[in-house]
Amino acid sequence: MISRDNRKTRLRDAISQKGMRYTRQREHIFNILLDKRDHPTADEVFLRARGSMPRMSLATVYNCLDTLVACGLVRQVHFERESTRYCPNLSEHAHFHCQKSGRVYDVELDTDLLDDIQGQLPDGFQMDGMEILIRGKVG
Amino acid sequence: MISRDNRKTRLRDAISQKGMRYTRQREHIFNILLDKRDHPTADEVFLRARGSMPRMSLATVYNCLDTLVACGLVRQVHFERESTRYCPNLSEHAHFHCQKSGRVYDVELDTDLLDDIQGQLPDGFQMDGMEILIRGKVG
DNA sequence: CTAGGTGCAAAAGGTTTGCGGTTAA
DNA sequence: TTAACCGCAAACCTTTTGCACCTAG
Repeated sequence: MISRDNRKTRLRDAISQKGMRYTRQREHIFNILLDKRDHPTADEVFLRARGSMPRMSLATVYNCLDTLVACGLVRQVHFERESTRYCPNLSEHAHFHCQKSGRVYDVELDTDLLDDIQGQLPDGFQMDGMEILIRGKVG
Repeated sequence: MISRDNRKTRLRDAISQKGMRYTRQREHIFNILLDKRDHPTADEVFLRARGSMPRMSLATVYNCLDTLVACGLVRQVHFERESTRYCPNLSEHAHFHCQKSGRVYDVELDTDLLDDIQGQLPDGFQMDGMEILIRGKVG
């Protein structure tokens, strides 16, 4: 677990690099994502956020999440017919969605494998990012 | 291009195997997906469908698409913050989303590579399906 | 004949927008 | 000080639902 101070520095750096402002709300939401890495939806983040910041609005949650994504601190993950989930794990990994429990697991993959995928793209296809979603069951 | 008759047989077999009914609407939507493999959204399918079946409703489009997915004839594809797209190409492949043109390309990948991913899952993780989404630019 | 499917309209669910008030820099 | 940001409510867009009618088997 990274210390609060390290998080703060990381957030402050990333945000100021984009010419944006450091706000309590953005810090709060960043901490929520780091405290419990369970890929919450915006609405779940909203519920948790209101625990200690009762006046925060859902629109602010969306805005802050967008900011964190724009700053490269958080990724969006999408599963079929479900709302967007957010993930603060920036290392290259796949997401495994258990269809029994609904839980989402990070799965580390060989970096070779990820390079392979990039290598198999046709000429002229420039890759900026990738998302590997696996559906299945755990247990 | 597969003939209309072959399509019809394929659809009829897949649907009856699930104990469901063959309807004009389902056939029409299946043909729309096969005629132009551009990963349309439900709304785009709706607009095309109304060209020759003006009374078809959007709810029916969603229902038919769900049926085709349930019968394993079509896959759902999701991109970040966009509506669901549908793809009738069932061979294992990745989807490349060009952020300049908005177009979606099918990219064939080595089957070894896909097996590798399955092999790298932790013990107890049973994979039912996978979706590889690549964001980038073409050209 | 009749369960399953369709069409329509209304509702739900997730996300975005507009705007007056607030705050970080 | 002031542009960026927040909170609130309303709007928006995609998808689902309820129900009366229709139709494939």
